[in-house]
Amino acid sequence: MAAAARTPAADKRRIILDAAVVAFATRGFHACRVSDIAEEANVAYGLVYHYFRSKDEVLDTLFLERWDVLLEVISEIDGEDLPAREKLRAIASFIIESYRHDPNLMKVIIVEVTRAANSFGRTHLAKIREAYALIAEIVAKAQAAGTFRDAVAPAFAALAFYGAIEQVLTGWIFDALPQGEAEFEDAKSFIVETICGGLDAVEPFRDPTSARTV
Amino acid sequence: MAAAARTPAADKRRIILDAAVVAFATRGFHACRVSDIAEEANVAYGLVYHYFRSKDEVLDTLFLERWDVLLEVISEIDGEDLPAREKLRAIASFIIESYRHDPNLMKVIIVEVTRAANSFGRTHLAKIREAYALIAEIVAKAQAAGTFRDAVAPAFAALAFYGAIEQVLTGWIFDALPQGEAEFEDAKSFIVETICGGLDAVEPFRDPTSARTV
DNA sequence: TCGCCTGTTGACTGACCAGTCAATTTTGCC
DNA sequence: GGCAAAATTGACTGGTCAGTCAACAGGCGA
Repeated sequence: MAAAARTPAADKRRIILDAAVVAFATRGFHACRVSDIAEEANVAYGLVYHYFRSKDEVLDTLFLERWDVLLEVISEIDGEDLPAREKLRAIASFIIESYRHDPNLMKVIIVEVTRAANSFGRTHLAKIREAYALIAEIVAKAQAAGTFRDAVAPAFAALAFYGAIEQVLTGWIFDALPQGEAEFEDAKSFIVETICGGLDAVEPFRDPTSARTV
Repeated sequence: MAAAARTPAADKRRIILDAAVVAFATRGFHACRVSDIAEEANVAYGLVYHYFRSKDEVLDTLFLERWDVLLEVISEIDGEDLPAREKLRAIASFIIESYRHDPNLMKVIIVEVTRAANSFGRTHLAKIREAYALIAEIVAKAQAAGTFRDAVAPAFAALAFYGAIEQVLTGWIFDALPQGEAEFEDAKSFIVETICGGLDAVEPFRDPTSARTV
């Protein structure tokens, strides 16, 4: 608290945001009271309202901050000269690394926004869809180039890809799936391997990097 | 209301449950008041508490009723003598048909339970995982039989498969994806095609039923 | 030193709503 | 018809919290 007390004013906003991540992740947005955020931040109740118009705005800010980074990263990856499979791997990798780096933040974003169709998901629908669209674009280009077959509409492929990632993250969030360095790396490979390679056994050559043979 | 008033007593519980589906789907569980349920059911406020101990219990009931059916169906499908790909297709098909038949109920189950890691998702985690386990089992058996390659751990494959379905449903729930007879059928194919066939272009033969050629 | 502005505090208010309960009606049975 | 049990009603209570606001702190320029 001494630390928080002598922090320069400009940083208080950040402190509150970081505290909110912890508070939202721990209790969930609805169950979390504004006083929990203030307490976690070692700050008076009213100060939250000095920096944010409402409790909602705190969550909005957290989401937008991070989601904009994601959109930028996806765009960058798309701009690079890589095979589509590698682009998808880079995206999966970035999202999983985000979780590894700050599980609470990703938990909040996924649980309270991305997967909350009624409340915040609805509000941020457009932003969320931008990510799908970027991924779909990658798929579409790969199909046009012949690297991906076009049996699947790009929009669906994007949904399947992103859905797989989110489901794995949710597994970790739920503690339904073991997590650790090894599991994070495995997940990246498995997701890309499933979506790109598919589960079907097809005899001929397969990229030997990722495929273990029976 | 005349209709509701003269309904045999035993059905009131059902009427309340059905009303709750509408109310929860429309406003979301948290924003929905018990009085909304009662109003939707044309029933007095207190009657909801005659049949259910709490607002939570109403949602629990809705979820368990339906999820048990899902688990049973998956088990049945697994018991049939079908190629793994067809089993997965049947599962995807069942879930999508469930949505087609009662979008509100599926919306509530997915949005308020399945995807709500903090609140109800946590409560029903075990039940939800049963479904993943059954799907993983199908994958594992197919891998053992050689129909699926074993580059992907069954648990991850199950997550990816279920995640893809849920993401598509969420797309419909969010109105982020067009829905209609054709789209429902397409979705079934696309999901199975993505997860089983993969996106990669691999030259040789592909099941001509589902693959359109460039 | 004074006054001002930004930052900070936390008690308080007003609204909201889940759950209770005593009263009333309906049903089923003799 | 009469009576007990079950179903049904809706006004009311208690607790919870988001958001407000009046007061206070302290840095800084004049």
